[in-house]
Amino acid sequence: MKIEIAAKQLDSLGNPTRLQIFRLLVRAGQTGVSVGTIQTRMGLPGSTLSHHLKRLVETGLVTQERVATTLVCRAAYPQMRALIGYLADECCADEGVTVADSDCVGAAGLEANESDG
Amino acid sequence: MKIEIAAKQLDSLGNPTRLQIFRLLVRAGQTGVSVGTIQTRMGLPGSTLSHHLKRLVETGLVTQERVATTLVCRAAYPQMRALIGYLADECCADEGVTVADSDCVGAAGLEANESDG
DNA sequence: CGCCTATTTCTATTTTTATGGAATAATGCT
DNA sequence: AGCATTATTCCATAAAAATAGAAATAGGCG
Repeated sequence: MKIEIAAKQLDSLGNPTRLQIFRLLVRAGQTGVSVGTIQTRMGLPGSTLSHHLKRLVETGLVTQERVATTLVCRAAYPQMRALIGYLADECCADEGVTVADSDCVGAAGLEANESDG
Repeated sequence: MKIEIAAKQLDSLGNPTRLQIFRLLVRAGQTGVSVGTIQTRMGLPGSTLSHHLKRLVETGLVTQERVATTLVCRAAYPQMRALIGYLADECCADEGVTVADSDCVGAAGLEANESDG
């Protein structure tokens, strides 16, 4: 994972509203949540929500699928895991203490290991 | 972890320069890196670097220790692990699971009875 | 104390972000 | 076609972030 990509994804999650949206989607699972439902749940104006969703979609952390007139949003788990893996890799790289058992994070034993410049 | 805190920490990492600084510190391990060294390595003006470091310190992801005239910066591993743990928890909450048991789904109504604000 | 090095704060400028009302699409129903 | 519903884009504005030169501060040394 390139550091630029990671930074953009972190940035897209680094806003309370967007992080809340993302959490909502994660909790909803594969079913997903429509834009309108997110709007109701979060009490946001449509335009504001649309901007935030656009950002999350652009960074690849959320996907959208049209179902009739509604747009169903879903958390992009693989991308999210890659991001977490990248962070975990950064985090556990050199700490100096025992890191071998990789208890740094439960679900982070992924292969997000790559040169990023 | 409160979602506001997580968002602030993610935001502080969600900038290419700061993410690079953080990675540098992680790779340096317990030894840490002085502000001046970071400045040389990254080729940033002092004032710019200082602002970025301030942000990382404020969100708790970096610590600083005075050693004579120099300030040694270190990645705050426990905080970082907490953040990664939070993300992993969000991410892996419902993914592959059958959502049948989950009442937190989808186009229907959700209750807002969560514990993190 | 005066000086040197290291780092921050002051100040200013430019860019980006967040927000939301109003207008505009996209889709389906009758 | 006409209309309702859903969501986006247009536009404008306020707030925050990124950047950096210059001045100021912190700490140690002769």
